Amino acid sequence: MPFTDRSLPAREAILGAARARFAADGFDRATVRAIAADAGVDPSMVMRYFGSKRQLFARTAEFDLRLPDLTSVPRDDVGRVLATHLLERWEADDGLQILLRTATTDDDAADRMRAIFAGQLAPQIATLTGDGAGAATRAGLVATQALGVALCRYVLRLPPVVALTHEQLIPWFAPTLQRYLVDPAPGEP
Amino acid sequence: MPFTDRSLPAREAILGAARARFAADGFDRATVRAIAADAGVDPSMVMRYFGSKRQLFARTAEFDLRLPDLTSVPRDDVGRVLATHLLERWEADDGLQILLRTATTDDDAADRMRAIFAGQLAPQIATLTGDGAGAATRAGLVATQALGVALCRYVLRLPPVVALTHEQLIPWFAPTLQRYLVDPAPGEP
DNA sequence: CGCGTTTGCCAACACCTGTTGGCTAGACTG
DNA sequence: CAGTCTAGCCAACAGGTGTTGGCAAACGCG
Repeated sequence: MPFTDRSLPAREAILGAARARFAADGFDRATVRAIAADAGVDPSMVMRYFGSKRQLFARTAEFDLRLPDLTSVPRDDVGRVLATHLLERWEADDGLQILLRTATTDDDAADRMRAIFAGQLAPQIATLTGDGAGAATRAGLVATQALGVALCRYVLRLPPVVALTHEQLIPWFAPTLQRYLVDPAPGEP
Repeated sequence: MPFTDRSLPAREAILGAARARFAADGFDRATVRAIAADAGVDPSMVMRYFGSKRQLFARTAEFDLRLPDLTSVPRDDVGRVLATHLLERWEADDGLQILLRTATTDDDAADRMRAIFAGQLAPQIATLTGDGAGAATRAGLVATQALGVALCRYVLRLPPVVALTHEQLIPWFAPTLQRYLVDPAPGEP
């Protein structure tokens, strides 16, 4: 039952093909047969090594923001640092695209999305602002702008958003995050 | 071939059920059989009246932002006016949700999304700023924030974003749009 | 070497999908 | 009232889906 090293190339080929297919097509349109074909493997191998299509998806849809410690950067720079980090992180890892392409129609994927912002981002903001209650709201606002950029740039591929370089995009992108992260809430001193 | 008034109730029931199903489940998971069942109609009627599932989808996925004339409001208020308008527009019409749920995996739907921002929003911004070249970029930036809010609030349903009332959300949301719409580009006078 | 395990392939299953054609009953037109 | 067209239903098709079991070959351990 526990698999040997001999099948490791096959298992990794499947995982790689699955990541690519899920990122490009989403859960529903990425078929087990297509993934297996890309990996040069029989479809039944996918089931043997990963149990089911859903379990395979769960393995490819693990995404970690790997946030830097925002408390150790100057308070005026947190927006720029976060914006820069997110852009690099998204382009180095398919995970966000996999999740985003599927979360609009699949509740499991949407749950993972919610968990990322509630579990990885909100706590950071809480220690950053010392405001436990407002942290969740600020994390949500950051999500609207951050996911909006990811959606338009990597998924929908809106031409004017794709055309921007990092150097052009960040001066627009960062101040918004800065405001959501640490600016006083509207209507407060 | 041209249908009579007698079948009009059935055709409208199909359209209504299709809108609801496409908005809730996206194109792929909304089946013709489920739509027909919701409409109290045989699946074959869907084909007779709308030709195919894709053509039915095309009919339900027509979305118009119905933008107000931004040139006639004080320049300092365009962000707030647009933010307010978009929230109301999205909640009164399924079209945006239908499109958003499907555009992440379907290129036809993504094309419609691109057309909306390039065709409805960008021209308005061009006349507003007098900057034809930068208008597309500004429209794209507005799209990142606007679609990000729609995605998090209506599709992903991130709890902290859903919890906000219009009165709470707009003071956060509007200044971002304001900046993207009319503020000078970063690095310019 | 010989035996048990693992790998991989093939074929098939059961199900669900969009879509089609033919039939009956009813409504409208002349 | 006779004839024509439309509305609606039923059954079926053809194709694609995830998933399963069995069987031959290759491997590795004793």
